[in-house]
Amino acid sequence: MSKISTSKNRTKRETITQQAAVLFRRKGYASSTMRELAEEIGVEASSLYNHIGSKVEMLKEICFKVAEAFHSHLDETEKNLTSPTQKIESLIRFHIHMMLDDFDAVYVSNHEWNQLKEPELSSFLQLRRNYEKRMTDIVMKGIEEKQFSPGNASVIVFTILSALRGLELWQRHKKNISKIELENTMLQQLLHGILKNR
Amino acid sequence: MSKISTSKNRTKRETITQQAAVLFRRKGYASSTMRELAEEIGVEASSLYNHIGSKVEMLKEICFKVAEAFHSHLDETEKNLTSPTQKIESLIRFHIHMMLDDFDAVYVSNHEWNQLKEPELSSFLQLRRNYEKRMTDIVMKGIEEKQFSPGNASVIVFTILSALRGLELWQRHKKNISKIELENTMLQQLLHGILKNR
DNA sequence: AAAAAAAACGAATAAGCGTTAGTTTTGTGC
DNA sequence: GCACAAAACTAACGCTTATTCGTTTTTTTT
Repeated sequence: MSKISTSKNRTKRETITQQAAVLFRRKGYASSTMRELAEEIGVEASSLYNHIGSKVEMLKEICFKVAEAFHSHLDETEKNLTSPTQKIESLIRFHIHMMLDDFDAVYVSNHEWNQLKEPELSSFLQLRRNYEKRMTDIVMKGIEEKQFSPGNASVIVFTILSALRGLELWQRHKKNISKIELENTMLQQLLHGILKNR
Repeated sequence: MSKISTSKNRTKRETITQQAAVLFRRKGYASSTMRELAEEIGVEASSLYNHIGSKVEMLKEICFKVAEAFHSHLDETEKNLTSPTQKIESLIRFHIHMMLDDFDAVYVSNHEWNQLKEPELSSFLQLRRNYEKRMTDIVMKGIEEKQFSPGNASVIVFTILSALRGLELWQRHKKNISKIELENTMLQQLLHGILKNR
């Protein structure tokens, strides 16, 4: 096998899709062309179709792979932890790590899912609603158990999730601050905003 | 004057641009076509060019109008208020109001600015950096004056700004909660995350 | 080294894009 | 009702797009 380099025992398909994520993040899905993607990989556009199905199929794979990562971590969290505070902290930390380690894919999943076609569009949204619902239930439990300050649980969840998205903006400033400091400052800010006793 | 309805003593150009914001938000700038926009307005695509310069010029107007709104409010805030806590609260409230009252334009400004061409792209980014810098200075002052918990001021600002963006996700749930409750919950969550004494 | 399979290529297709040009319709002021 | 300007239309341009097709090159298997 030649032109398409497959580092880290990835398939060529995976290599291409991951490069697509980089491109989609930088230029947006609709503004990215197959010719651009091909050029970055070092091949002609038509050659890509020996490995991938279509442009939108790559987007689909990116979005669902990310969604499934979050879901399976949530499964683990609910299985292994009991305290709402611990659960929320675990979720926050996972979001931060995903954002730092798999930035392009997470970004694309967050911003370009709406370019999916049906029926993928609907099932993706279903996944999202599910995740938010389960997270909201955790917060509600935390409020009941007096671990969190009272407030509308949905608003709290959205505020947390949105703040975590802020890590997108963060990539620019990478150099000026360490991962550790970032993670701690953010966790402190978010948790101490909802924790009753500090 | 006929087909293009100009409610609220807007010019036709403004009416078109505002409809463009709605479309750009729903489908993304690159995926929105002039023919679609024309159809929503009830006119042929070519007719739009009697009123607007080009597609990207509408995007430019949307983005800069929003940016200038935030900047002039920041000017007012710095002129009229002294306490960092008051200033930050004022900024947060303004963001919430803008997001609720001029949702489409703010959303487009947040998500599609990167589709601008030079030199607008650079000057838009300059505006953004300026705003963030001034806001960061306020937070730093607040930390110095022991009004805020210590922490990296930049991270705090990004966390706040990102959380405020969360109001985008909120539009879906509009019905289930009042503006007031939303604003208060969010402000409490954000402020009490950085305020030292509650 | 021959045969089979995988990968890459160049060229072409059909559809859609923003935008322009020329013309016709509509509205306004005398 | 006539002249002028504003606004809308139809038709087309030139360009870009994702994708397909048939062929050639490269790699793997026998």
